[in-house]
Formats: sequence, C-alpha cells, structure tokens
Amino acid sequence: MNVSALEEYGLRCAVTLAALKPDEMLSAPEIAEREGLSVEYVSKFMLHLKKAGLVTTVRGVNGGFALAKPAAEISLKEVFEALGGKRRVSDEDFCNAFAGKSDNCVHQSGCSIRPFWKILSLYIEAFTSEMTLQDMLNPERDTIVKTEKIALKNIQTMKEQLS
Amino acid sequence: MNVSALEEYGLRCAVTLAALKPDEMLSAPEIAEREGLSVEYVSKFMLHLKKAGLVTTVRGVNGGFALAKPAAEISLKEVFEALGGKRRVSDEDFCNAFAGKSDNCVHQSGCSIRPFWKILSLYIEAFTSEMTLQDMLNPERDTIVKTEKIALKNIQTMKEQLS
DNA sequence: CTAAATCAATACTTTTTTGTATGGATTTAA
DNA sequence: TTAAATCCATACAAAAAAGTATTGATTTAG
Repeated sequence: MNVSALEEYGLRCAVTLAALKPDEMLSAPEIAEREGLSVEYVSKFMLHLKKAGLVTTVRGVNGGFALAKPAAEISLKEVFEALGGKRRVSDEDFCNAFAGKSDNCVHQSGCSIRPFWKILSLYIEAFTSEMTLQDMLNPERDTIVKTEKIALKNIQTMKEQLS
Repeated sequence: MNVSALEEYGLRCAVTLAALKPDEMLSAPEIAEREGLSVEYVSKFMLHLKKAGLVTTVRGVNGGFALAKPAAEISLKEVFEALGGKRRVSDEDFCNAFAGKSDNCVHQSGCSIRPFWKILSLYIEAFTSEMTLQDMLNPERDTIVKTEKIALKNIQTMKEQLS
C-alpha cells in the first residue's frame, strides 16, 4: 500500500489552507515556500483541488487560494479523490485494474483476494470519509479518540454485511 | 492509497501456492496460466518471494515453486515486504520519502499529517501481520470474524502507543 | 494604460514502475 | 550424453507518475 506524491503533498497544502483565518488567502509561491516545494508543482495539484470544487481561487495581485468550504466540511476522502490515482484500493473497479493479460481479472468468481482488499478498503473509506481537514489541525489525542469511534462503528458495519 | 502491481500479483501467486497439497509444486508456466500473466513476469516476482525465504524452488524437469512454510505461518505483511516498493505507508522512514526540495521533510516538528498516516498504517500493519495466506483460503465470513478481533485489539494498541 | 502578480493550461523531462526478452545454469529422463 | 524443462539473473522497453517549464489570461495598483 503506497501513498502517492499527489496525495501526500495535496493533503499538506489543503491543511495549510485550513489553518488560514477567514478571508485570508495564500498564493502558490507562499504555499510552495511553506511546504518546501516548487511553485510549479504546487500550482499543479492546486488545480486538481480547484477543479474538484474544494478550493476557490482569485487571480491577479493579492490573489491566491482558499478553501471553498469550512475545513470541518471537507473530508480527507474528498481530497484524495480530487487528486486522482489509478489503482486506489477504494475504487469500485479496482480489480480490473489488475487484469493481467486478459481484459478482466481471471478471478471472476471465488476470488480469495478480493474480500481481503474489500475489508481493508472499507476501513480506509470509513476512516478517510470521517476525518476532516479540521481534524488535522486539532491535537493528536482528539484524532485518536475520533479514530476509535470510527473503528468501532466500522466493526458494526462489517458485522451487518456478514449477517 | 494505491496497491502496486507487485503486491497484487505477488499475493495472488502466493495464495495459489498456498492452495497446493503437501509436496506439490507449481512451475512458473503453470502459475502464469492460472493467473493470466506472462511466464516472465511471474518468474520475476517469484524470485522476490524466494529471496525473502517465503518460497522454495526446484530447478529442472518437474521442478517449480512451493511455499517454504505452512500457509498459516506466512503473513500478508511478509509477502508485501518481500515484494518491495518505495513509498509504503508502513515504512519507518516514510516521511522523508516526501521531502520535497529539501533533504528532510520540512515538518520536523508539529506535523499534523504524520499522526494521520501513522494511525492508518498502524491499522494496516496490524491487519496484514495477523492475516495469513491460509486465511485467504478460508470462507469470507471467517475473515470478517478475524478482522473484527484484529480491529478491537488494534484500538487497544493505538491507545497505548499514541498517548 | 501599463507593469507586476497571480492563476490556468498544457507540454515537456526525468524517474519509477510495469512488463518483456534473452542467455545462462541446473536437473531429469530417455 | 543429450535434449527438454525448469529456475536464475539481468538487461531492455513501455507506460505511468513525478516534477519542471513555458506561455497565456486575469486582476490590481500605480
């Protein structure tokens, strides 16, 4: 399980915006400076976030980027989806991304691997859809408490699917 | 969060071996046939698994691959580690794989993203170290039951490690 | 009106991952 | 002893991801 550069850097920049005061903006050069990235690279994934409707932009002098919604209303899942990627565990069509030589995965029925990824992705989905950009600004122990709640709820969900 | 081709295909082939009767072997062409992959490609990651000590090999006519240990004693974590990858969430040095322009990540202290990945990777670690190749052969409901136990235990671990 | 600061879009280069090809070494069987 | 079947190792090619460069459009300040 790998984290892509876009996921990591894109999330970082989103969190940076989440820390702004209302009506403040940050320009690409400012974000790049804070995160130790190139301006061009920052512009690249900010564009993804913009197209997904997660950030608003203002061009020209004094322009920049800001979150389009309150940080507490933007889940990490939304951020990751905005940033793309081809073989994400959470994708519905995940299996056929690994079809080998044929058009579709050879394990059309009775696949033993699929349930494994399914369970793992279910957890990741649950976790990333409940964690918000706001959570990333809160103290770590709050995150742990929240994580515990998510995990318990997730166990419940799994049980229901089982019966 | 992406799954690499080596992880996916390598795991599949390992599971295929796990399903063999004792003293049976499968050759690379046989595995390739079953999984719909090229013989060369299969050989490639079987070599990784061999070097990690997870499979034994016999050369020559009637040779092939078999698991080096009982399937119940090989965790998915071991399999994934054998197959490599560069930006795995579970890696200790994960952060510095995303250092941007500098040698080390700019967020040396007070990073808000790190705890997030840490928690997620803790779960993945717990899950993949307890799930074995044998589990992949068992019915899905068994897996779910096992998953629940792992999750509960993991919540406990998180509480201890992170507070 | 003009210049500077900014986002927007896309093309390009480099690096990594994915997947194939090739030549060799080992074993078995005839 | 030779041929076929197999693993072993590495080199190569193609595709994707990561990261840079360039050109253009928009806004604001002076």
